[in-house]
Amino acid sequence: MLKTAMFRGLSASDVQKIANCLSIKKEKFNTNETIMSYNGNSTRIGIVVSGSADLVSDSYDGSRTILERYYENTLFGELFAPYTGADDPVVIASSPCEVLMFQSKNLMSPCKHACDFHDIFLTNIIHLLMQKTRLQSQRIEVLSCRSLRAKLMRFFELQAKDAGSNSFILPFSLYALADYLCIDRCAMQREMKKMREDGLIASKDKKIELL
Amino acid sequence: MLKTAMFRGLSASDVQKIANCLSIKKEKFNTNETIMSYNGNSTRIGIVVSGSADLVSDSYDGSRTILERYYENTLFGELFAPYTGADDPVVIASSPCEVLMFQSKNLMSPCKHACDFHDIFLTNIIHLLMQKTRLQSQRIEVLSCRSLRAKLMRFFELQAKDAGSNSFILPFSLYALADYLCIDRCAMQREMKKMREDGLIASKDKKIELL
DNA sequence: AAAAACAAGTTGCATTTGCAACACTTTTGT
DNA sequence: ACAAAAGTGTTGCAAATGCAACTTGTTTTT
Repeated sequence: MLKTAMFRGLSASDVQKIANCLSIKKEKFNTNETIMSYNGNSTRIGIVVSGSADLVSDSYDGSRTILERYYENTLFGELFAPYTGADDPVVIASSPCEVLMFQSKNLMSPCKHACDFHDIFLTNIIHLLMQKTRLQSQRIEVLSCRSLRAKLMRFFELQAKDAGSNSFILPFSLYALADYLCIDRCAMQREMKKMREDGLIASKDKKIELL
Repeated sequence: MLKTAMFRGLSASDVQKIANCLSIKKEKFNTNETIMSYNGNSTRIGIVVSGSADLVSDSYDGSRTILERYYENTLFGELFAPYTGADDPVVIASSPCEVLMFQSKNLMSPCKHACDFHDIFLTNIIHLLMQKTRLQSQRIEVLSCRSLRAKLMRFFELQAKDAGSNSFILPFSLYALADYLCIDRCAMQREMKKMREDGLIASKDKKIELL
């Protein structure tokens, strides 16, 4: 049925039992479709199976902040991120994507007939949560840099590490990158220009190379 | 033996079994003592039982960044936060504190004699991890604000919410607050002065009131 | 095939912020 | 009890950054 890290090490029949037990539903979304709204009392948990999604918050002044970015096997839901701003953050598909969704209470108090595979499933969930905290830590690491240049360099270094190469393609547009780094796009591109002039990077459109 | 959310719902004897199974050790630290260094290959996991600790990164130029702040029942360890900067981040007690520590591999592949209480324990760990992601999300929410004033207001609002009152005492010094918000302390205090003048807040030392 | 929407790139100018250098008070250590 | 260290509060000035207003090129829509 469903190939995802959440079910790693479990047989098809075990997966089926768990899916029934937790009332897991699979849903598909197109780019820019709304997947979930964090309206203050949502208790659903989602996991991205394929594609990607962003948690975004739009301000009245038109600026958009990407609060979190969800890739394959990322857990998401308001329980993980109870933002308190005036505006309700929204999870939006940033590419066509499939997600599994279930109610958190089913995870927290699983059915009584505790079976062997429950341990495996819970351990899988722990792995995914640890992965999530790692990604959040990376985000914090980048945002904690004091200057535009430092933010960009830290982000580029992480991307290069993921790509296993000094050159890579940005995973989003320069507009979205500025939103992700919480900086002004024009200022960002000005700084990238300086970094090119200083011989730190080579870049053209979304292609970046660390020198 | 050990009162912590990690063992919620478990009998003393079950706790003892789990503590043996995972080789959990309890340690005490005084303020400013180093609890753990994230040196690139640390696989220990800690949990704060009492007191608090900070994950800090000191730059060559003398500035210190508080990457994360660990309160009671917060899980920590390099596995959760594989920072890649040149400097090794270090976990330091910010007040006298007690922590439990164990090797992560023991969590991920618990002993073979799978007992009832394993489910409870794993569910507790999941709760703690979710709590951790919530705190990280708050941090990201604050850091994603574009101006000093917005950062301060968002942080103050979160503190007021926690305190259940419009007035509260800051959980750390103004130096540390500036580090936590990743901004210059002097600029921060200048902005707080303006906020006082604008009638947004009243503040004196570490006491803040939202108006 | 034209029009519209989106993305990348650039620059001047005003504002915000960081840095440095202070004074003053409170806490800590011996 | 005294000295040292840490914390709070302030300000001028320089540098970094945001904002607004553009141009150009590339997709997407009609």
